[in-house]
Amino acid sequence: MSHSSKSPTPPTPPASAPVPTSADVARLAGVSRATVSYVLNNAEAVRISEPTRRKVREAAEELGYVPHAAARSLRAGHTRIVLLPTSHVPVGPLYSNFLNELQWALRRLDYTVVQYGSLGLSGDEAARAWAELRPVAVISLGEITLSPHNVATLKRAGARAVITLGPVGVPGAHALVMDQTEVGARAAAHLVARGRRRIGVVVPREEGLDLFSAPRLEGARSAAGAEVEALPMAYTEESATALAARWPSLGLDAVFAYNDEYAMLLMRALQDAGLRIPEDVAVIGADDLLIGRLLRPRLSTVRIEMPSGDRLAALVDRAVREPSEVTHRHDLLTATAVPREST
Amino acid sequence: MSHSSKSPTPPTPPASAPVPTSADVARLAGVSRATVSYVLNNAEAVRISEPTRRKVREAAEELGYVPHAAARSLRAGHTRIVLLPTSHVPVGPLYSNFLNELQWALRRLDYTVVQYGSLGLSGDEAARAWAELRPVAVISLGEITLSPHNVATLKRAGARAVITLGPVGVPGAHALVMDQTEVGARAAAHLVARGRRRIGVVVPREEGLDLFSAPRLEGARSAAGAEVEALPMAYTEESATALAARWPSLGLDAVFAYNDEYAMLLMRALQDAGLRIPEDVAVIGADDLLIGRLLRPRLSTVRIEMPSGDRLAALVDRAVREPSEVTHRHDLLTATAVPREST
DNA sequence: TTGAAAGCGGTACCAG
DNA sequence: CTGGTACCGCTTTCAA
Repeated sequence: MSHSSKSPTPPTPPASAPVPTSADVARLAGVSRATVSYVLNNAEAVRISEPTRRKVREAAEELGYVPHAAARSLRAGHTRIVLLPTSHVPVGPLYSNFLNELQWALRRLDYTVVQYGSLGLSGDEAARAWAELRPVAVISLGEITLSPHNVATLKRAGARAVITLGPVGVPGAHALVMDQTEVGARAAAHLVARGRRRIGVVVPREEGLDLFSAPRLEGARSAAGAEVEALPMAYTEESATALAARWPSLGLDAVFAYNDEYAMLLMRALQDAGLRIPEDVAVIGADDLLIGRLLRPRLSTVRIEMPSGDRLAALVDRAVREPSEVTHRHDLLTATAVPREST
Repeated sequence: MSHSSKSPTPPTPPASAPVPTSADVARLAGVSRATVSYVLNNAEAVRISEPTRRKVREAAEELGYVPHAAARSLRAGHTRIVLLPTSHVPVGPLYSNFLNELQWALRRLDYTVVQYGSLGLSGDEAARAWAELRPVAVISLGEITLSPHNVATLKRAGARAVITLGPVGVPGAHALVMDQTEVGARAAAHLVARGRRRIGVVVPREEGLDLFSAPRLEGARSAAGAEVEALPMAYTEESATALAARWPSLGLDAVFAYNDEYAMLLMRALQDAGLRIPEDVAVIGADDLLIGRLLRPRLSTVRIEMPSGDRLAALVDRAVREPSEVTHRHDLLTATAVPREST
C-alpha cells in the first residue's frame, strides 16, 4: 500500500468501501440524481416512466443505498426530530410505559424520536447540545431544568415546540403540568381521613428524584389537618433500618413513602422493628405498582393516571404545525388514593 | 405586514426568525466564515489574533449561534453518533444502570449517544432507519434481531462497529456475549444441590423478554440431574394465582422464576395457595434486586455481574478506531447463585 | 493572519 | 418525462 503510484481511487484505498450515494445509484441506473430523488421519494409533482422507476429501484437495491439523513435535512431546512432527553433515574414502570407510548405515537406521526442522554449536563450545555441537532420539538422530562434562556436557544435553533413536563412552567415553553403536588396532597388527605395527625414523608436521598419528591412533599404539607415531617431515606436496607430504629422518637402515626418501592422497604423495616401496620403506623405509597398488592398487609397507594402517549404526541404535532395555536399550560395528571390494608 | 413593498428580507417575513449561521456570525464580527470556523473550533493549525477571536466569540454569543450538527458531519464525512436502539421493555434497574453507565462513558469519549426508539420495527426497517443517521457504531441490545444482511447495511452506511449484546452472535457483527444461559444454569445447579429434582422455570408471557428468558430456560435445561418444565406466566396477579392453583398437579419441587419480580409474584401466590416455601417448593429468582431481601422467606437469587459501562465504551471506541483489531467475541457476564431462605 | 471557494449528499427549481 | 444546477451550513485546503 505504501507506494501505489497512481491509484484511480485516491480516497480510502485500503479502508472500507465508500458509502453509496444517490449519485452512485444514478450512475448505475443511467439516469440523473434528480430522477433518483424523484423516484425514491415518490414525488407526486413529476411523472416518471415505469421502466425508469424500476431501473432506479433496482440500482438502489443492488447498492444497498440508504439516504443520508443529515444531507436531507440540511437541504430541507428542518428536521422531524423530536428530542427526548433521557433521565438517568430508573423512574419506574409507570413512567417508562408512558415514554414508550409517546415514542410509538410520535413515530406514527412520522417523527424521528431521538432520546438524548443528557447525564450530568448543565442546562446550558444540554440546550446547546440539543440545539445542534436542530430538533423540531423538545420534550424535557424534568431531568434538566431549563432556563428561559435555554428555551430561547432551542427556539432560535428551530425548535417549534419546547415542552416541559413537570411541576413548574418555564417561560417561553409549553408547560405540560404534571403536578406531583397532587400526589402528596391525596396521600396526606387520605391519612388525615383515617384519623392520622402526624405524618412522615419519605424523601429519597437519591439524586435526580428531587423534581418528583419535592412537590410530593409540598403537596403533603399543604393538606390541612396534619403535621408533616420530611424523612430523608436512601433506597437501601441500612437506611430504612436506621429510620425504623429511631421511629419511636419521631412520634409519627403515619407515613407517606414517596412511592411503593420506598414504602415496601420502609414497611419491612418497621415491621422488623416490631411496629404493627397499620395500627401503630399507617403506610401509604404511590404509583400503584403490582408489588403493593403482594405485600402483607396490602399496601395503600396513590394511583397516578399518566396522560396517554397519543394525547401528548398529538399535542406536540399541533404545536409543531401551529406554534401559536396551542395553549401554554396543560394539566395532565390526576391522582387518586387507593386504600388497601396498610392504612 | 400585508403590503410592505420591497422588504429586504424576502424569506419568512411573518414566521420565526431564521436560525443564525456561521455566516451571520462572520458578518457581525466583520470576518470571513473560515475565520469563524477556526475560532470556534480552536483550530491549532492556524493562528488567529486575539482581538479577532474575541470579536468572533462575542458575535457568536450575541446571536446565540449553535453549529448545525448535520452540516458539520456532512462535511466531515462521518459522525460521532453511537446508536443505541431502545427496547420497549422495562428490563429492570440492573440493565438501566448499565445503560446509563455506558452512555456516560461514551460521552466522555466524545461520542453522541442517540437512543433510537425502534418499537415495532422489523430488522430491515430498523437497520435502514438507523443507517440514515450514519452512526459510527451501533449497539443493539437484542430487542431487534439483526440479520447478517442488516449488519451489512449498517456497515455499508459507515458503521465501523456493530455490536450485539445477547446470547447469539450475528455474522459480521462484534458479539458481546452476555450469555443468559449461565443464569439459568446457575439457578438449576443450585436447586439440584439443594436436592430438588423437578424444576419449573417461569417464562414470562410478556413480549420482548424472549431474548432473555429463552436462554435462561435453556441454561436450566442443560443442568444435569433434574427435569425441567417451562411455565408460561404473565406479570399479573391473576396469572400467578392460576399457576399456583394448578401447582399440585405439576409435581414440581422447585421453581426458577425468571427474575426476582416474577419470583415475588409467584411466591406470594404459592403461599396464598397454602404451600410452604421452601419446604414444599424451593423458589429462586435472578438479578438480586433489593425486594428479594425484603420478602419472607428471603428470596434466593442469581446475582448477575453486568459488564461495566466503561469497559464496553472502551471496547466500542477501540472498534471504531481500529475495526480489525478488536476480536469478535467477548464474554462479559458472570452469574452466581446467592442462597437465602427460599431454597 | 485572513479570505475565497470547493464540496459533502440530497432536493427542487427550471429548461429542454 | 428527464437532466442540469443552485443551494442548505460547515470545514478546509490554497492563495493572497
